[in-house]
Amino acid sequence: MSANSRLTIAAHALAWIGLYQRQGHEVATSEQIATSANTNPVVIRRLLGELRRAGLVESRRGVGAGWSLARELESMTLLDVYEAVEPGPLFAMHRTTPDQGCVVGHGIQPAMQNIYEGIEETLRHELARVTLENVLRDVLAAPR
Amino acid sequence: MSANSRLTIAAHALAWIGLYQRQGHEVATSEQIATSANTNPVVIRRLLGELRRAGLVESRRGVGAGWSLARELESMTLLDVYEAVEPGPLFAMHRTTPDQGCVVGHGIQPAMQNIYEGIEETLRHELARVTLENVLRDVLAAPR
DNA sequence: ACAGTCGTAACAGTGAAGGTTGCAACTGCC
DNA sequence: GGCAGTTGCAACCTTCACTGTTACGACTGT
Repeated sequence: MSANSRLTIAAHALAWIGLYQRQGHEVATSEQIATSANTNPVVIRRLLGELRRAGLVESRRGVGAGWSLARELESMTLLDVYEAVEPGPLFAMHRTTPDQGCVVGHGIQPAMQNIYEGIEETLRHELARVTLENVLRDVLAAPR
Repeated sequence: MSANSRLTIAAHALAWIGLYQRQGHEVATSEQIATSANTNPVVIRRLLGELRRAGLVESRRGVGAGWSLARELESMTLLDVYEAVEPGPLFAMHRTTPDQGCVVGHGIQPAMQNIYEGIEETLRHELARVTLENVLRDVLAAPR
């Protein structure tokens, strides 16, 4: 489906910031997070910028600047993150309008739209069951 | 998520063939289906080729050739179609390996992998609840 | 033999994601 | 006031999957 890694990287960043703060630090820099995720700091700043717009993190500028959580990991779910970084629908309709003179061409879009809405609702429900605290716990539970 | 229309077009094609056969025709051509879906016949043949490999449709060549259902619409679910046309996972991991020297970088992939597997299992379950017969019924129920 | 259709390769166009560079803006500290 | 470190963001490139298109060989009923 040409899946992307945005949700994974965003969860990685949040877990990293959360753990870093529990170790007594005030803020984390995009440079540090990028090193952990093995990517470019700008990629992290872009993603965290979207999380900031969603009210999940805050940023400070200037010397000693960086990123901090806007709320506890317990209160954040993967659904919050998903909605912050994945705007579009899971399945797309036809790129061009089907033949409206054909019975199937006419009825297919409302039919599929309805089905897809139910499926995406279930997906959102599943994402909402996982908190970032759950993620961090699982991360720390990984065998070394 | 950069969603594609493959599942939608495949469902469209199957519903079209199913309805056409109920109207007494033996086989449907990619040309006819492409007209209904407002796309190119090669696109339809490519998709139907994948459905054929999955045992959902059959094709005949030569004069009077075309496509027919390999089983009843009642026995086909959107999960069958999804697995035939969408090989990859819903969510991707990091494109490069995270820093294994970092606790988060080390544990994030198994953690997310586990979470994603549960979510995809739920998605598959939802897709399996919808048969192509359901789809065709919804298509025909659309207000004109 | 012919005509109609599938099977498939090859290529172009499009768009999203990710990576990279560059630089202005901001702010704590000296 | 100036410096240093960091974010904010624009601009551009590369890669990749999907889609559309053309072309042509393979197949088969008439």
